[in-house]
Amino acid sequence: MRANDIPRVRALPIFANVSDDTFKRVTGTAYLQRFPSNTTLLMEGDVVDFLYVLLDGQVELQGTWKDKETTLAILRPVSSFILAAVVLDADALMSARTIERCEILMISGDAIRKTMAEDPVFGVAIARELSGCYRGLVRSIKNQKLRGGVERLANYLLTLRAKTEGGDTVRLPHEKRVLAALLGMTPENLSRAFSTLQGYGVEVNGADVRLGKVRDLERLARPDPLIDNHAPRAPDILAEADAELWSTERQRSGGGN
Amino acid sequence: MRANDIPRVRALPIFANVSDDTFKRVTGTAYLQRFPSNTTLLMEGDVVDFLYVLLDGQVELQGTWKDKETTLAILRPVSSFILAAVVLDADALMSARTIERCEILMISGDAIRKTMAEDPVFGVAIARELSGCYRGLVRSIKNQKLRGGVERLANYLLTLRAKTEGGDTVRLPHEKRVLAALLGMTPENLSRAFSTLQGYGVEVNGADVRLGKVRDLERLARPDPLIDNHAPRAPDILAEADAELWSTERQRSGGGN
DNA sequence: CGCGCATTTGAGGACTGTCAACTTCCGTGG
DNA sequence: CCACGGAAGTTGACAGTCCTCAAATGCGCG
Repeated sequence: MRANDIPRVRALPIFANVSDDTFKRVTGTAYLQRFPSNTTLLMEGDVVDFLYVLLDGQVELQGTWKDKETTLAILRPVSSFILAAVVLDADALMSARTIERCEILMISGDAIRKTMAEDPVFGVAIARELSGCYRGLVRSIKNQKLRGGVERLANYLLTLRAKTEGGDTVRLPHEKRVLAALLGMTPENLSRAFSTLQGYGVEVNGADVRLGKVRDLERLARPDPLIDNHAPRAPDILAEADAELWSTERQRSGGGN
Repeated sequence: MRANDIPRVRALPIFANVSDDTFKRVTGTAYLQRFPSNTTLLMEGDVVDFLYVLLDGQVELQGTWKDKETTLAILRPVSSFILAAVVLDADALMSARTIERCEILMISGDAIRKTMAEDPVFGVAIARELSGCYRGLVRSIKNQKLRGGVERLANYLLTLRAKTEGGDTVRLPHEKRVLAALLGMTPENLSRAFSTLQGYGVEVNGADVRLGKVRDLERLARPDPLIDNHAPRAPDILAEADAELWSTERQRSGGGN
């Protein structure tokens, strides 16, 4: 591992509070590897020997069944992945593939399992990381099962806005077809969903999206701290004033203003 | 906790390999509580003070958003739930409600967090349990996003058959409307899905379901060890027809660039 | 016996996926 | 600098799936 990557890796949640000694023991045999775009790092069902830590680039986690394919997550630096399989020394449930040139640190699974059993601080850090991942998936399932396509897109845009802290303009971090897969729809439907959101002040220009009328967008999207991970704990003012506003809006379905 | 419940709790994965001392320390302040049917144990967003261990009855975990509701899991004895929230000392992302009379052991969250930090064996057990839960959710998302309603039902029936090891007849462990929610559809559609499966040898009599023609059902359902948790590692004979379909699929992912 | 609840069935509508054609964007090579 | 080819994105027509509403049927318990 390169010297100037160490601080970034050290700052990962899985190393929170751990001693330098433990950190060295775990990462001692790790090595950094570069991958070109569109490379499969790991196939569903493969045995997992390493914990992967994405230092640069983007990685897509996907699952397949019977010639269908779905994206479970898209990772950006710095994050680790397939921790659960490493902890259980089990095979991977999802494939991982690069969607950009990537720099990835590969940490021995054995080292992780061994060290967990010896250093409780590290064990706790792992457990906390796994808990966070678990809760991320719970949010993801709720998002998928409870919201429609347009609502998922609207919330995605609002989440993006919250994360980038830029004014009312966001830049999509992925190709639209990748974004569509992430949101659980086809590229065609993503396109139509963007059209629908025009009525809520959303203007698309390539990868740049301007959110005029954030207020209207929020009324449609209804971000929820128990799904979206940003957003106010108090449901805002817009909670009940518009139970009926909603129904009228829906009926006009295009005209809105 | 009653004396004759101890072995069952002791056998939980979260206590695998832990010393008697640690076990007593964690469960020392726990207490057993009985709940009537249809009782909300925990509401989305609530602070979580206890790890719950279901000893008898059934509990449904559900998420809500904007007057919609979805079932994430249905638990049967013996299993623990909301471990992730306990580990992070965070609020619950899903509600928990009894759908039968239940006996539940409530274990102090503080005791768990504290003991994890002191006994690495316990920490590892917790991490392994969390990993298992995480992977269960991954399977669940894949099941939800990749399969249609009829396919989900077919696989559910086959999984049930594998678990109960009874001949070709299974008994549904829940009301049909609960089952529908679990499978991510409306009761009406579950009913129709059962009708569709008549063509695959499925006969329904109240809660009893006979699976004639398991073979046909499997060809429709295509159970997959990376989703369904039972099922052969070798894709069986019925994959034979499309062995090449598989390989071409694989190549497409890996072969790009 | 009758009520209440779960389940089933039917009709209609909303949403999403598929297929095909078209436009736009961008990197390559002349 | 421009022309070209390919990929990404968009649009329209159409079909399939799923949901909603409404009504009918079946079942258990008072």
